[in-house]
Amino acid sequence: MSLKYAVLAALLEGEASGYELSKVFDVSLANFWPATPQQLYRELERLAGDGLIEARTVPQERRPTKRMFSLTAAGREQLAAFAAEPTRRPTAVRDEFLIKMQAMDGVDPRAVRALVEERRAWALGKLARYERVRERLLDGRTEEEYLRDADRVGPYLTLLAGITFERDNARWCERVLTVLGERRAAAGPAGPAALG
Amino acid sequence: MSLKYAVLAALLEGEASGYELSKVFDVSLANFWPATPQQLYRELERLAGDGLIEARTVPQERRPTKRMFSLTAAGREQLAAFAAEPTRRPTAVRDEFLIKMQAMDGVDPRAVRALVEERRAWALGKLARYERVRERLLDGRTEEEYLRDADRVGPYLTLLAGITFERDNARWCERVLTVLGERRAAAGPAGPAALG
DNA sequence: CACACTTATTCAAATAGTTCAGTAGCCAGA
DNA sequence: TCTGGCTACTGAACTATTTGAATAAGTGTG
Repeated sequence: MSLKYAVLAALLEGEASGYELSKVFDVSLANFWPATPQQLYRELERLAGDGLIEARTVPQERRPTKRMFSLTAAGREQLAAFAAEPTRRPTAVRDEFLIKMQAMDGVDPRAVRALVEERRAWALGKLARYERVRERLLDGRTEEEYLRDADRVGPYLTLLAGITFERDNARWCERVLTVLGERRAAAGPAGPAALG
Repeated sequence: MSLKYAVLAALLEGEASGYELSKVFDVSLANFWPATPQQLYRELERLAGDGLIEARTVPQERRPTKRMFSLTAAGREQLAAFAAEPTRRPTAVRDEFLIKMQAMDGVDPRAVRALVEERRAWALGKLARYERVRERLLDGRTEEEYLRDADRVGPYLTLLAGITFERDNARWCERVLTVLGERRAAAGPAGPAALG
């Protein structure tokens, strides 16, 4: 149900095609509402049918024809109404990696280290992408200036949430690597006894 | 697919009934893999059918009969194998509230404040619950002692991730309230002009 | 010029997750 | 005694999400 509003919110940034939206949902919006291209195309169809967005066919040279979608007045209204309502569903995090971490005791510590290092690298990569988006939004201004003067602060604030999230992910990984190292040291140079 | 392993990981803590698991998935495990009671009962049935867990019927006085589930050797093995494999799916966060925040500009600031305050209270409540679980796990030891000496550190480390997450949520809310306050002040005592 | 990759979208099928309701006995408060 | 809530579970229907593939043209690399 919320994908609908996620799409409308994404279109606040301006007209976009399904393909462009799928890119947006892969970077910034993926932070709090991931969606595959298939989901987006279906949702765009539905929203257009309900008159919340309107489609414009744009033939291109050397590229397939695309359809650009933009918010209608009705779409803006429904989005604003949704955004003012109390939140129904609490945050849901689904993280396969943390299931593995929950079960880490009983797994070869080298395998665990590898997983944690991979996760750390991934978090740092995502953080770097977020930081680039941030620089683009700030466009030379300081954060303070931006938050005081900008027309829209929503996208910047949600981006900050994503930045904090990934930074913490990376830090958590570093903490785990330290803990694993200390436990190995404590267990003696022969390594831990328990692997089953 | 991962619900399977989340249930197996939850059973590492020892035998539990479907009902008890549904409580666990509502507090600590909800941190990274939420599941409704219905999902759990279905999954437990499947896992028992596959021989990864075994069921024991426990008749009770004054209470309905319950079925207690525990890991089999096969279940432990499959879980350990899963936990050693590279992570397939990145973290997926689904947060209706952040969609509302993305669209906050164009909504009555008083409504936004209310949402943010509600969210903050919710995060602090969850944080308090996590902290109680933490105290129980530590059982008088310091974190350093625990992480060095305990048999299993996985559940504690995932709990730490949850604590950081909720703490940051609360802090983010406070930041947003400050920003909103300063923007209102900057817009003048009459309040912001743009509401549509 | 073959190969892989990107833009741009659609279809079909499978899997996962949510919602609503129902059964059934017990306990506590008004 | 009625109401609501807790323990404990089950069933059916629904909605949402994921996966794989197909179409179709263009672009860059060796």
